[in-house]
Amino acid sequence: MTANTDDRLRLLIERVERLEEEKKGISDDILDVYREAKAVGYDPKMMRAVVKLRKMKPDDRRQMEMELETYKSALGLD
Amino acid sequence: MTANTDDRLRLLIERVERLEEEKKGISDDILDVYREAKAVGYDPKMMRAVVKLRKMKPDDRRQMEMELETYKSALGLD
Amino acid sequence: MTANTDDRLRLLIERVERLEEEKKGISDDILDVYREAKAVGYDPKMMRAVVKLRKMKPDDRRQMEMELETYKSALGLD
Amino acid sequence: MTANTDDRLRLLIERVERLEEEKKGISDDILDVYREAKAVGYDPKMMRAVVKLRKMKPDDRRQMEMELETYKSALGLD
DNA sequence: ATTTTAGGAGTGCAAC
DNA sequence: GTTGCACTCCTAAAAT
Repeated sequence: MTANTDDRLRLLIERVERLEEEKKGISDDILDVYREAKAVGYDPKMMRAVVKLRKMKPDDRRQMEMELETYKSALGLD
Repeated sequence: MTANTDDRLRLLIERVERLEEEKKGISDDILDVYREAKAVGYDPKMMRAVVKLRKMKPDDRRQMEMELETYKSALGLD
Repeated sequence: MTANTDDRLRLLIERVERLEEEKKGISDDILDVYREAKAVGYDPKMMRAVVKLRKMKPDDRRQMEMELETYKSALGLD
Repeated sequence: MTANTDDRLRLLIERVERLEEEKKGISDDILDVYREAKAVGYDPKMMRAVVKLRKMKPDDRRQMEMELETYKSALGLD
């Protein structure tokens, strides 16, 4: 590798590193919100579950929930 | 490292490798079951979900489900 | 779902559950080997690293290692 | 749950969602850098490897690398 | 008790 | 299109 390509590589690596730092900061912020929520009595696990559900399109979500109920019934999980 | 410790290490490594092969075989078997289930019309994703639910103690499961309903209602996810 | 399909589903689920138990047993065995290795002075993390390397085809491994060296040099990681 | 606690919960959830969007944006940016690097001939896998190495303290990294060499030699991985 | 680390599952993307 | 790969998340273990 020439010095030129070395520099190009280094620049790319450094961009990745900067972005990863930012990302880490935001991940920490998210953890903080969950910690804060827990401190006032909410259950982070349930919160994560509803965050996931809210990401879905309502119709898809309902469809999925209905199907799950079918499977649960078939196995006596009521 | 002496030849002796080399051998001891090698034996440990080989035990791990054998066990990992066995484990891989079983993982493949599980995938086969899901494939087979899918072929006759079941949805592997739903199956995984109920497998998870069945792992829980019934009381815990019901408790969890009730709590989730509470959170969903609070957020209008009905 | 009819009772028939319910039974078919149940059988598939139970096969998965049995296989998962076996798999869990083997995973535990693997952990035991690492624990035992650690007790006689080996570092499980290094062991995992070499297990990973031994999984590769020797030529691929050497190729990969050489390429990694190139990248490390380009970034002054020597 | 009262309407008040509902609102408090909703606000927490919405903060999480906003942060997750930001995080997703940054993750995408990182992927873009790797894509760009690949387009000019670099191997993203190697890049990820060096990013990981650069995260370590130099002394720790060298110590780890030396130890790994010891394990490799003990197992004939040269 | 808290923080880090590894293993596993699920998701989405890319290559073929 | 489909198979594999990689990234994320989460649970559980480990160490401090």
